[in-house]
Amino acid sequence: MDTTPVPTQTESQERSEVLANILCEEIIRGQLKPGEKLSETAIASRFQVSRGPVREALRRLSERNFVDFIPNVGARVASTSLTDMLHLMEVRESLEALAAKLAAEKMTAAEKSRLEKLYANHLSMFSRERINPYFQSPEDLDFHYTIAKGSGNPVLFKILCEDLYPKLLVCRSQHQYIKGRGAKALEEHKSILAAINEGDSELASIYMIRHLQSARASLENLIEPFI
Amino acid sequence: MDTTPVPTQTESQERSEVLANILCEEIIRGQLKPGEKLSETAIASRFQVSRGPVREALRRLSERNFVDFIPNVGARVASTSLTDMLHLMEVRESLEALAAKLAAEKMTAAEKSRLEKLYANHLSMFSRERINPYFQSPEDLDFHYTIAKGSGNPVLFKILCEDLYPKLLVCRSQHQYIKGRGAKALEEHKSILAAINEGDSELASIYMIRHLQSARASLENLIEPFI
DNA sequence: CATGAAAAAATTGTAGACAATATGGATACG
DNA sequence: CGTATCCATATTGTCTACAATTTTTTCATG
Repeated sequence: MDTTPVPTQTESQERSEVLANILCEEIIRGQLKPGEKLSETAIASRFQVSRGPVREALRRLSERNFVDFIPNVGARVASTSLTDMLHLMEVRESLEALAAKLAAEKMTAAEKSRLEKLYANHLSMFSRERINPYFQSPEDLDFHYTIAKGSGNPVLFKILCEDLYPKLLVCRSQHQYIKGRGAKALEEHKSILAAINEGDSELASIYMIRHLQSARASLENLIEPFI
Repeated sequence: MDTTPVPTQTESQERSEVLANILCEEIIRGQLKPGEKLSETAIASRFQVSRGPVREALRRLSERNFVDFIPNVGARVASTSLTDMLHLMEVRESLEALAAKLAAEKMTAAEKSRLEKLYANHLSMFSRERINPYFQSPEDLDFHYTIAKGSGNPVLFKILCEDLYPKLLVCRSQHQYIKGRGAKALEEHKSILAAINEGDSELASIYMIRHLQSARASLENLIEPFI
């Protein structure tokens, strides 16, 4: 077991929150494998803290469904199946359609230009290095993240950016054979961007749905063979 | 302060979970007022437990956004504005449209008959006692709950039934002047039910959207005057 | 009387110890 | 050889005590 340095106690954050964030990050990165036992004492000694903060962190992660928790037994890294991911994508589709619609209606000029700049960056990145995994890469999520923010609906934003996206990242790290869709996704972003810029909420919503349906379709192709 | 009896330690549930449920319930029922301080020591002595389980319970509730939490200061009952509720309803609309669509496609015969029975019960209840607040009453939520379940998508179910509905109940208890829509809502349920029974996913989705839009509209009328 | 600083009280954060429960292995038995 | 039971071990659940921080009170000063 590696002895990780003591978590930097940033300002007035409590240890349990810092711990939760670190563990969450490690689950997303796949450093903690699905099903892996999260022993309280082990984590406590690893971070040089007592078990109290560790327990609180684990409860938090359990509430967010990053760990499965069984009373008197303990916590394990939640394992997410491809079927789970499909369900996530199904919900995501509906919510992002709403986000795109609202964004087209409500985004300020500043927000729109930020989104445009984002797209331009991705575009140039892609043309430089062709083999860019443009599917739930940080860049791709940035785009969707900005639209979610631009919806002006904090409930929507929270569900998408704090629940679904992280969960999707976990899925991705647990099934590394999910590949990006490259140029095609970039094209789709372009259409969405244009619709939002013109304030065409209906089109923005439709393009977003198509965009995510493509992603879901390639996921379904992945699952079919195993049925 | 009343001295509530010790929480019944049901089977193998840990105290912190029992506590979280009780507190959550009290927030929903409005017994704990928005903004009210949730002192760890006070809660601990009220339930005759130590502060450990109380802290864990509060962390859980904070993760679910039922309490606002400030490090080194403490937890307070989250207060939900009518604007918050509007955002909730906006998201709910999208998700329930999806739920209705999926339910129409996937509900089993047994589930359908259960839904029908539910509706019949509400109908007879309403005809007996006219002044039935049929808006987020337990009966109304039963209907929507069953459809969410019938969608066959656990992610969707969780967001609706464990996040949004409870939050809406909190809103309702914090703004008690939100009235039901009686007979009209019942009619709308009838249309949704029929579409689902016929497996017409498109219609089910549309009827559900209209149903919730009506509810949202009456909410918006409530807010407008205060702008 | 208002204002601000400093001390006192109260509350939260963490650590360590003990109790309750589950896990794993050894042994006895069919 | 497989199965069941019991015990030793390890892990989780909870409590008490103490440290750190915030809030309140007090009191001096302009």
